[in-house]
Amino acid sequence: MPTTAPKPANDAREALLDRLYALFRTGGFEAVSIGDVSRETGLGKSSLYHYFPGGKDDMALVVAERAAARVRALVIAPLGAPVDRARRIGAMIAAVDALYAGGEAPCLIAAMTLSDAPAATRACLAALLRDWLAALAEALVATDAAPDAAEARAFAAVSRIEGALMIARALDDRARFVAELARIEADLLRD
Amino acid sequence: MPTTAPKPANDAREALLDRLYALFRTGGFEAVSIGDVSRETGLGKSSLYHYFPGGKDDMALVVAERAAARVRALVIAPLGAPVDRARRIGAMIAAVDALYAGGEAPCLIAAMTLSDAPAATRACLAALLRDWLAALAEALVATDAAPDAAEARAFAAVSRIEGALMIARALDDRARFVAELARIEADLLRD
DNA sequence: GTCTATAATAGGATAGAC
DNA sequence: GTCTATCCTATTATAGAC
Repeated sequence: MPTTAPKPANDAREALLDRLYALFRTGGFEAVSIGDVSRETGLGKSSLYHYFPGGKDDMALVVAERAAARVRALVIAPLGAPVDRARRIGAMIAAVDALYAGGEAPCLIAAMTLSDAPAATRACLAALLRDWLAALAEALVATDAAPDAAEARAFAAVSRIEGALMIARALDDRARFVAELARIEADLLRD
Repeated sequence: MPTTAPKPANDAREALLDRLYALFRTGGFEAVSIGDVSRETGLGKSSLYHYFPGGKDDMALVVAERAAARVRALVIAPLGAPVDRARRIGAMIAAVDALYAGGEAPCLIAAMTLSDAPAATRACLAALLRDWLAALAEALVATDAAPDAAEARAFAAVSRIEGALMIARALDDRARFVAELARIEADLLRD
């Protein structure tokens, strides 16, 4: 049961977490070694165990929790704002574009789902995904979309985002991700 | 430059490749160890190097080539058949459903793209993905879809397939993949 | 809080017997 | 064609000095 870590949640730890996030999202769980983290951060292996007593499992969980908090704030929260649909969807799409760096950066959820990450990490990211789908469906309903189709439309939109990111990265063609984002936005505004 | 392997491409090798395919598609490249393969197949490590002189890189490439051939035969080829759109798209969707075992089995392309697979393997799978996108777009045009929108529709459909598979697996909910497949099929037939 | 040193195990790959 | 034995490196994790 990996718990979050020692008391002083200071700046050094925050910087460390940014590096860890970058490593895990590109490599997934298994591919990231403590040695990689040590090299990447300049910290000795033992120092890493000071920040993360639970070792690699602990690192993955903390990274997932941090990423989830960020996505909730930047991608999901705007969907509930008391504005029109164009603004809600526009904010989500812009946040997604930034989150994935225009198709450059992989999705942590996808990376962790594939490589066999610890159950706690996977559960954290699954909950995030569920919240995103629910928030998008609710936003559609709240802005006068057909309620019976909202859930399916939300699922299709998030699927397209995730799939387009994977395909753009497989083809090494970021432009196709950005273009698909624009079409997804247009489709979500239709009706 | 890992080349394909020794001359006698017999049954034992074929069975071995099936196991390898299962391992790589679920774990990606890095997560699969020679020891895993040895355990999974019952063969000693040295025996594996008899079949794959190039080691792990060789295994990944041969698996990718085999998977690509299968996808070309089952998913892509039917898109060029001289029948109506419903039949072409229906055949593709059915093949995709079978290929991913109704949302149970991960996508080799996604797995290999994430974990850093050797360049040759990635190139092989990228070419496959390009062919799939092109064949679907062509099928739409050949069955009287608007030519200027065909490429975008094809990209959206394949993105949805890949994204839905990832999401269904992340949520541990295969039914959502199957349901999304049906909606993708319906959308491709509209017009 | 960071380091060196070290344990114990698992990794990819090869040599050579049978 | 499969095996045992082996090599070397990398891995996760810990102990303990500073």
